[in-house]
Amino acid sequence: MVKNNKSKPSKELPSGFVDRQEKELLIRDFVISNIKEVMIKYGFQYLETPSFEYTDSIGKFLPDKERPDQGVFSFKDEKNWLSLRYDLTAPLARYVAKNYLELPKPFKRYQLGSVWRNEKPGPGRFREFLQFDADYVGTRSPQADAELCVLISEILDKCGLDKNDYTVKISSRKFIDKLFDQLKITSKDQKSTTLRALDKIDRLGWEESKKLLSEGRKDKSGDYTKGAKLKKDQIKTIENALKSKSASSEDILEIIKIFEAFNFTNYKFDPSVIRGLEYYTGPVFEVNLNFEVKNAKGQTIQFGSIGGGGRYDNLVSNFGNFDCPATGISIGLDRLVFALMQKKDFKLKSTRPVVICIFDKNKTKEYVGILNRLRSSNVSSEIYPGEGKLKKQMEYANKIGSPAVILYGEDEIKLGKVTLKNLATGNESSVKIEDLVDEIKKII
RNA sequence: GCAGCAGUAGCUCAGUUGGUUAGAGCACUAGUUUGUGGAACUAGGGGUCGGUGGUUCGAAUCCACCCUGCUGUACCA
Repeated sequence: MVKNNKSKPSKELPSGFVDRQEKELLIRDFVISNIKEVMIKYGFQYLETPSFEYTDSIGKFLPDKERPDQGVFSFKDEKNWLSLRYDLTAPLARYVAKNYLELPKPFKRYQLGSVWRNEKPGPGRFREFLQFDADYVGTRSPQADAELCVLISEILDKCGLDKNDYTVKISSRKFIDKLFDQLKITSKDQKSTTLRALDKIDRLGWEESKKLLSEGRKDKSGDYTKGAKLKKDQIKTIENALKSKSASSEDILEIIKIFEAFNFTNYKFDPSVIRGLEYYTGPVFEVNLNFEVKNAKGQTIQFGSIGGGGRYDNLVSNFGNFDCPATGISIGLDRLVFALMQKKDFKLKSTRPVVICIFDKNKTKEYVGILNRLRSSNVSSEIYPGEGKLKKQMEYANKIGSPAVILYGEDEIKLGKVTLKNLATGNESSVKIEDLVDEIKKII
């Protein structure tokens, strides 16, 4: 609801952007700490690149010359078009190209950062979101591809998911290419339409996807999507190849061998995993959750994957004459957190301060004395930061979830004691100032 | 982009054969308690009923267009 109020600015957010509150942020921090732990263990370097890049550095496909804002957020400074990054892979390729000679080969780095997409927001999908990327640059070894899947799995386990909650699906562009050769499908258009149709099998099922492989499909909203116009026997061959689930592609077989060495079993070969059409060149991965995710209204939503990636051997070479294979994986952290919040009841400590109530404005010295005593013992604490009666101060403490309040008024000052009130139980006790920290630590 | 549904108080929502000053719960403010929160009671504040135009004696309600949100679908580096 955007109210057109000329005198005041809108309090609404731009479409696709959200405020995130502490509960969500604490879970996010928890996820991030797990990620860092795993990344260090696996030997990755930490990298940060800027939010903005030159537009033509972060994607040869974008922006559309006539519509520089399509898909990405862009603006022109005095000379050049700049864009907010839409993923972390393109900046990585740029970084590697820029520092090619100095970097170790292979180069393993991980990165956490927001990315922005100027497109319609969907369920759990926003125009600004936090991404995690781990990439191996400069190696063709299937060990790299395999380890990415293993590491993602380890992160999810640490976050509290168990093996039934998610599956790492793998496939390979080579498997599909082989199929295209076999079927003598050469038209680029037909290939990409076919890939898109296969990508939808998970969501629509075989019958509906088949319509997209042949003439086309009308969805329940009445919208019609043109199909790939394949012949019946071609579709049959594809169906058989996909349903057989035998990984008849060299790269996949090697990866699976390495999975076995790692004792990693929570994967599935699934040729319907397609991912981005343009830049993947070999194995592709996708991490899917196996439980239902609901939105704020309690409706079950099409959640899709929480992450994925694959091998992109040509991306770095876009920037120069490098032969630089690479493979990577990413997780959409906000989406993962959104799902985790529903799956698990996190008891993450959100430490709220002990509140020291104010009785007399002229006793600041006494209050600060108590405050310092608490803070120097690392007890989260504050002097009531407002103005008002004790009742108001109590209401405040209650509302912020404070564990206790300290009453230090005329009576207490005379006695050299403070009154400590446990807000959970309502108990009050009179304690000596020297014992205050110990007593509070019993409560929090 | 296309389609379905929705938009009434800060939040969740009720309110159609069109009819006085538009309601509830929660939240908020004040009080019952001038040194005590979470419960209760009392009182109070808060709305151009998403916007604009139209039909009508009269519109939250009917019509048209627009905006925003949700869901699906398309596209997606």
